[in-house]
Amino acid sequence: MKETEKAPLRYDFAEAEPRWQKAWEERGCFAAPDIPPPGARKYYVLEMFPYPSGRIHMGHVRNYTLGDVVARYKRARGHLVLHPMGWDAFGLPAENAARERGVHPAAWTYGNIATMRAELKRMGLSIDWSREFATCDPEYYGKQQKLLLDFLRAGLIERKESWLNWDPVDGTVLANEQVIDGRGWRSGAPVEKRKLSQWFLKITAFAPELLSALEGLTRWPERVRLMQANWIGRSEGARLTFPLAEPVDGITGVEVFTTRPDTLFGMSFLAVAAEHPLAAAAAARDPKAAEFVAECRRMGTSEAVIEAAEKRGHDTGFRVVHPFTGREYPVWIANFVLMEYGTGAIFGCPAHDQRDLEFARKYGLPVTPVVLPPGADPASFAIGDEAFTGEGTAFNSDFLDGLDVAAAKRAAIARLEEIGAGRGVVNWRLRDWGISRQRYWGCPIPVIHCEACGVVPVPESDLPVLLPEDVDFSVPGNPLDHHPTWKHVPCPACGRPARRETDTCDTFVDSSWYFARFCSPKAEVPVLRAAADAWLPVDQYIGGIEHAILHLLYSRFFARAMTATGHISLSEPFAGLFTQGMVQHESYKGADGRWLYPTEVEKRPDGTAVHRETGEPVTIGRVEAMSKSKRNTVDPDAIIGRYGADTARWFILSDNPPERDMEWTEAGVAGAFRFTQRVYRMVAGAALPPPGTPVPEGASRDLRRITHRTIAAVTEALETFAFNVAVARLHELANAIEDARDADPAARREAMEAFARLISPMMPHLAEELWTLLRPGTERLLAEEAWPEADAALMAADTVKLAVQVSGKLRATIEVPVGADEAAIFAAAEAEENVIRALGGRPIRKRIHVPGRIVNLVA
RNA sequence: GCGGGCGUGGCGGAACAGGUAGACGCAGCGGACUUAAAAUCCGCUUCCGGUGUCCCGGAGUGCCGGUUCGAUCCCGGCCGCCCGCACCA
Repeated sequence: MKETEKAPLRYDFAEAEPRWQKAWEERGCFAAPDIPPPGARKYYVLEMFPYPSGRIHMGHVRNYTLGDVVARYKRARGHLVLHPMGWDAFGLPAENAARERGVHPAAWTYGNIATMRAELKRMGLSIDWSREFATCDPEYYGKQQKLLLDFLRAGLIERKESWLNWDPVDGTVLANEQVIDGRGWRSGAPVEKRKLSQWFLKITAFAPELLSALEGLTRWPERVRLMQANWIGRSEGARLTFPLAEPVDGITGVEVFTTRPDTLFGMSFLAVAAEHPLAAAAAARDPKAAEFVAECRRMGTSEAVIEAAEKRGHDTGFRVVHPFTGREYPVWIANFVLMEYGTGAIFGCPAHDQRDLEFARKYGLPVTPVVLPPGADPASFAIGDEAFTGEGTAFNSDFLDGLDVAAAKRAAIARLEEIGAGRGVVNWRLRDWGISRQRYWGCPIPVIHCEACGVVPVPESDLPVLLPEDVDFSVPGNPLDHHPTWKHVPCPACGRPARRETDTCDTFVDSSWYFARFCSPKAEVPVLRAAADAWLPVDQYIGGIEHAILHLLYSRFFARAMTATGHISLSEPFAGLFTQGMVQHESYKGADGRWLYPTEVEKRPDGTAVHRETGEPVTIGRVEAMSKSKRNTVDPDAIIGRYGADTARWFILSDNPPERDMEWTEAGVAGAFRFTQRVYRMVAGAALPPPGTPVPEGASRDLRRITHRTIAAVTEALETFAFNVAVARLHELANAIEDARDADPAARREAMEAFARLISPMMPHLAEELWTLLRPGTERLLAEEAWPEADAALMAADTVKLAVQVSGKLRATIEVPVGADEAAIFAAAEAEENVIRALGGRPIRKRIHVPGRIVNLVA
């Protein structure tokens, strides 16, 4: 290009983005006080804080972009916005790094945080960084220990012996929910069952409330509420005891939970879990029983999936007595009975439970129907391959005969209670939350074990219980446990030598109350009450669907437990929840079958791909969630370096609705980048009158209409998380401004100023840059400006286009003045050549007019 | 198995409250500019058909049917996909 020609106007994002980030910081644009001033309209936006794994990934970029759009938008709407960031910094990877590379977990973690903080800052997020903390900061976990002591005092923590999932690779206990398909959720190793003494948070104490309060969470996705309801799993039924015909090892009876007490007369066996005491008793006597129990334990749940259909059991030879009939039934050990659910024992009624039926058929146990389907003949009704689980009438059931299922349940429970054999109960699937981890890099549980005094809480004046820094990772097991001195302390009660608890907390504990700590992150107490009362609940929480159950349920529990212990007054921590989809990418395989990074692959115009260096053909695989193993990842930092943060943000928002999975494509980013350059040229190249120049009355109505309609549409879209729609509307506005080169300059200024304001939540740096072009020398940053208001009068049109249908089929469109009377509209419609042709001389039987939309002439 | 969701061009998707289906973008095609390319700009782009300059007709939102003047939207029945829970007694 020759020098004399107009130089291309180029937006230098690499220069501009850091400059604006600095300007926001210097002006303190995003700082929020612990205690909002009176009359402030608060809005608390929170994204799930990251685990400091080393580098940020595209999932983070998406998550924090979504939150930042909300935060910036709400701020422009006049809210006082709290938008903090922190680090979910305890956890196993730090210890793995210590073992593998000899770097201390703290050094590894804080090093990663420094890297990731810098990466996040490059995104231009409107975060109040003065509130930042990491859960591994002693200032944070010390406050958490205070909470745990209060919970202990309030009876919300207890120590229990129980069967637990043991991860042999991680050498730690897992919560049931951390076991996925019988494998540890982190290690992937098959989980074993062990009996250990552990600390539990009594989440079950809040089960009824955690369930019922879901109804009020109207700004949560329905499916998350449903998943939580299923997880809590309320079911009504009866607990009853079957006396053993002969006591075994002092056990005189077996307690059973059932939701179908109405089918008690259809019993044909009793079955217990492999971990049940009666199974142990059987195993002690009978090697074959022992073998079966061992097999069940080995099997865990993972093998169960493989052998899903296979119901297996072992007859113990023990017999129980039916409380109603006095008849005796065999006691089996069965692989499908769970020790963790109900009482670990069931009575089997094969006629009306599919699993029991399969079991009975396999072992030749009797099948007696006791519920008669409507219209069936009691004399001939029999069970085939399918158990009957529907509504019906009790029969073969003595005093229950003739009752429907619900009435029979009530009657059976009443009789059980009358004879003292059982009672009606509500059973919950939810179990208490085991928080003990035999790990170093976690929050120490602040108690001391004394031989004389038992469990003694650490005095609050001794908090925080700090992790020792000199730890040895060369031996397996818990470094805290084999630290030479750390655990040896005098008992706070009696002063004699005692032992510190060496278990640390599940990291889900850390993330269960960080939302509250953010309100007053420097406070000497866990939460400054006034700050929490003012800021909580979180108005909009944003994160991945993978936390739909655990993290959110635990946080809901913490809100209640902290309320019960006086720290806050809150039931629900998150008033609004948005769950984003994953970021996906095509995967690539080289000629040798190895996965290739997108940066190693060159796409050809014909849709094929080759290796960038070797030129060898590349197989294009499925589009799937970015993962290191498939190497289908894109490094956010590289993208930001190449295109800028605004481009990355804009593409992420434009691709599709944020709740769905999105596909990251090189072409998509490039398109977003072109748009940033285009709008910069548009504004920079425009000849505009001075700011504040009024638009002459009646001038450039079309452009002004689009401007104001876009303001309304983008506002609506941002309110409803329809960010992709907001992007589309802004494309349209940009197109309209470019097309309207000859429009009134003041109207063009109005349009461009609206444009800059409307893109500011999504592309904040570019928006600031446009703003200085539009308002040279302005004192105020766009980040400090208010959201534009749509003028309804300017949105309105003089004429309206109507679709004209003949018998429901589109035949023409007519343009009529707004408010034209119906007769004139019908006349215009019927005068259309195409309409006349379509009518073909037939008389019009019916005329329909929907103002502003359609005319339908029915022939 | 139970529960929930989804299905619209080559692709991502849009469509107020039952009212012109396919906005906007990506990709593609054609053209302008250029020695050439990149960049940029202009145009076309659901499918089929008709002597497609302006145009007209038909089909069309997974499939079949229904309600309605009119259905992507409501109802019934299928098919497919996705997610959650899964021996839950």
